[in-house]
Amino acid sequence: MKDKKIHEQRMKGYFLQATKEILKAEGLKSLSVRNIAEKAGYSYTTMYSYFQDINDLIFLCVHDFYEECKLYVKDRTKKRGKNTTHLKSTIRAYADFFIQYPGIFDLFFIEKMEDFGNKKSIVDVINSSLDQICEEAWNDCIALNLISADHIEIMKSQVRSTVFGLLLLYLNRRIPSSYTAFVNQLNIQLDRIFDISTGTALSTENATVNNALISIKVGNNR
Amino acid sequence: MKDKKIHEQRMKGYFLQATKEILKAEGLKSLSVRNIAEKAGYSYTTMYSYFQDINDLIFLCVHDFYEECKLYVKDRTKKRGKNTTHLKSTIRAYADFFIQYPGIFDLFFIEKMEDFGNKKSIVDVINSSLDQICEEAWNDCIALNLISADHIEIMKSQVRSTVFGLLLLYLNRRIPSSYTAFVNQLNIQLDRIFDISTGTALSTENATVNNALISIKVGNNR
DNA sequence: TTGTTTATTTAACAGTGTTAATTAATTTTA
DNA sequence: TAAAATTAATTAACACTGTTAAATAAACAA
Repeated sequence: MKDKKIHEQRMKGYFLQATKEILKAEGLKSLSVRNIAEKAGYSYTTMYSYFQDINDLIFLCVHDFYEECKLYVKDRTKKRGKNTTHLKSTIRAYADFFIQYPGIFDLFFIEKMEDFGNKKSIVDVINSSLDQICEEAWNDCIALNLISADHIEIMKSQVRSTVFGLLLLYLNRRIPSSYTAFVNQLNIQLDRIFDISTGTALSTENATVNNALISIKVGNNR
Repeated sequence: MKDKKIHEQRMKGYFLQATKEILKAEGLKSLSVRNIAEKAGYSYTTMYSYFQDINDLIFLCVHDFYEECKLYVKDRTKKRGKNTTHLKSTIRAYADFFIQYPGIFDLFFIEKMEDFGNKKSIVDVINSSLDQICEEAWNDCIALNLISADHIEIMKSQVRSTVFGLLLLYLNRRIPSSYTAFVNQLNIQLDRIFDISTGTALSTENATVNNALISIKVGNNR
């Protein structure tokens, strides 16, 4: 009687694992029921015995990917201090995760999520993922008065649109054309967001580098 | 001999018009060859006599949409002065166009464009559309020394990621949950971008409104 | 070993884009 | 004008997608 439950979980795991592998390697567009089933070692339609439909399966991946992202960011920002530099590193690590797995960015922010209306909680996880994963770093900066507490929400909103805007353009339109230039733009823009409240001037050095990269971008569209 | 050319152009026009109408009304996901052909008044496969494939057809729409966007922005920013307020209005109008036609935003920035590799020029039109459409407004501000000439490219880059980031979150994830809140966030963030160089402080009023809207956003995800 | 339930697969449907073969319309030629 | 040639448009078909219903295989109970 309990064997059934174990078997069911095991089967679900096979399909989930296969789906996750395809999503990470090739992305949503090359994902199909036949595709998943083949990798899982079963026939298509077997999936329908364990999941309602392919969307059900896909959205079970979201939670795992979220946890993976959280872990990824944690590993990349271990021995840092409690300052805006650490906050910026955390944000950069978050962005890097999606650079590493563009298919997950697609799933999280590109794919229309109208078809699975009742899965609101999962959508909320995605929507607040950046804020959630960076929450500790934000709070550290607030506690130490490193950033103006008045504009926290505005700054968070600014970080959100900056990160997702840059990711969208880089992953979907190859703007800028290189990863180095992408990181540079992200760094500069984060600096400008956080330096408003501290009053620190922008380094001319950074600005120059960025200008050079931007001029490259226009002509060199791979 | 020339009749043939006229006929061909006319036929192309029928299919193009039908495609544009569907894209504007329902978006990419409900676009199909059968769909287009029905609206155009012909059978499917007739399309293949005038276009290489459906992508060929779709990407002919891009140019028209770009011109339409340019016109839209022009109409919405007529009797304004040559200052940052006008530049901000221009940027807002650009964003509004995609709010009006989410299907065009999909086509321009969401849809993967790998399948039609040789259409690089069209992709370039999309990529530079924001800069192109706002070029005059930027130049006016530069000429009148209203914004620091040193950071123009950085500021443009900031505007780009802000606009596309906000549009992505609002159109694809309903963040924030209302159009009013969206415009508010855009306004605040544009203010922060342009007020760095001018040294103008942020209005506390705006900040308060934004905070209120953000707190609404979290709970009210329709 | 039977009978019954459960697990898995095959067959089929409606949809997609696309190509080849067939019919309809038009134009050229005698 | 009538027949022939060319062009335009449609139907039929293929390979793919997600999904459901029916048929088979496996596991378990008596």
